Amino acid sequence: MTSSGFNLSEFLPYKLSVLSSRVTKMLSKVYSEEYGFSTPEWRVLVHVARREKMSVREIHDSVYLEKPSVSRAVAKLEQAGLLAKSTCDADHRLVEIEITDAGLKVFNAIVPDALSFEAALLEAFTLKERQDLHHLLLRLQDALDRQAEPVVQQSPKSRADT
Amino acid sequence: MTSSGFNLSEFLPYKLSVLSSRVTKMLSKVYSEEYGFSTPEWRVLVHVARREKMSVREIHDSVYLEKPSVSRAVAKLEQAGLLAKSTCDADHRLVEIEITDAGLKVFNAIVPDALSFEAALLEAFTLKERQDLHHLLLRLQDALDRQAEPVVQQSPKSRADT
DNA sequence: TGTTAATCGTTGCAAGTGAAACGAATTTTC
DNA sequence: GAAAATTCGTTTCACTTGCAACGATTAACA
Repeated sequence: MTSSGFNLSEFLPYKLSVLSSRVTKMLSKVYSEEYGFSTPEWRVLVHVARREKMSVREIHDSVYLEKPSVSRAVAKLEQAGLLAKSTCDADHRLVEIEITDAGLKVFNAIVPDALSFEAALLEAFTLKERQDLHHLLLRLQDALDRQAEPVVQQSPKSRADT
Repeated sequence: MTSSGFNLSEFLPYKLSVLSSRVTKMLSKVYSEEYGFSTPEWRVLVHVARREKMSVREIHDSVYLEKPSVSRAVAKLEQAGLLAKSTCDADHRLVEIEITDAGLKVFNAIVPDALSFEAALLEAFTLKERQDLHHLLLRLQDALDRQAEPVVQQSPKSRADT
């Protein structure tokens, strides 16, 4: 007996992890080789680029990065002159983060490359296949959400969050 | 002008990364909470479990881990008595790694949990959807392979490897 | 209003990771 | 057969990451 028939290379979490690592690594060339950005910096920059002012907390919630990662990424991007920080008047705990003109310029220069990388990945996919992929990934996210909180049958006055 | 219409949350590399991170994190509970394994240790254990003897190099090639990670994982698993190391007679550079009875016991105890985690993820998927998912992920891998080496038109006596 | 609790962003710290370097062993080449 | 080049596994080192703690500020509550 040499163990059961478990094959790692056919195990969905493994396949996802390897694929994701490879994609992330290749994409990172787009923003690291030329601009020296790390992945957190990339995410923060492109996220801040589309909204007005936002806090560290909001970025943290939106971009799947730990608070310390966001904080450090923001600090580095500010130091590079691509982001501007200021304390919120209404609440002095909050930091208002905003993209600068220089940041927007970099953003506009990088995004096309990122998009064409994505396009190259999906080059051979039909429209339906792209929709299927999108849909299946969403379904997996849903399964994770359900898995995360096995909800032990809540009482009538249940809560929407938690 | 507040930047172009780039939406990170619809960007495939980002979606893949977030999904993969979440899946990996949840799966890791299966092997870390009870056995204290890290992801490299989990991968090495389940990979070594199915074959006879193998080298660090072979694991490195098979399991998408850096050589140092494999080396450390093997060392830790050996220290825990789950793997056995010995130098190869035919080539003293190589290390022969083999699972022990204790390792096999742990393996057999963990695998069902890992499989039922995967099953829970795919619970709501029809057979066709599972096949589609598998197929689409493979297609992405292919796209990455093609992207990795844009192959600058090789000479007639081309090489199979590189 | 004054005290406690909660929230925000940052920093410290321990653990993990990847790239290069290293000694040991083998293969290649002349 | 000796020298150079390659391969193997480990170690070192710089860097990143996640978690917990912290000071500062605001909210809750009595």
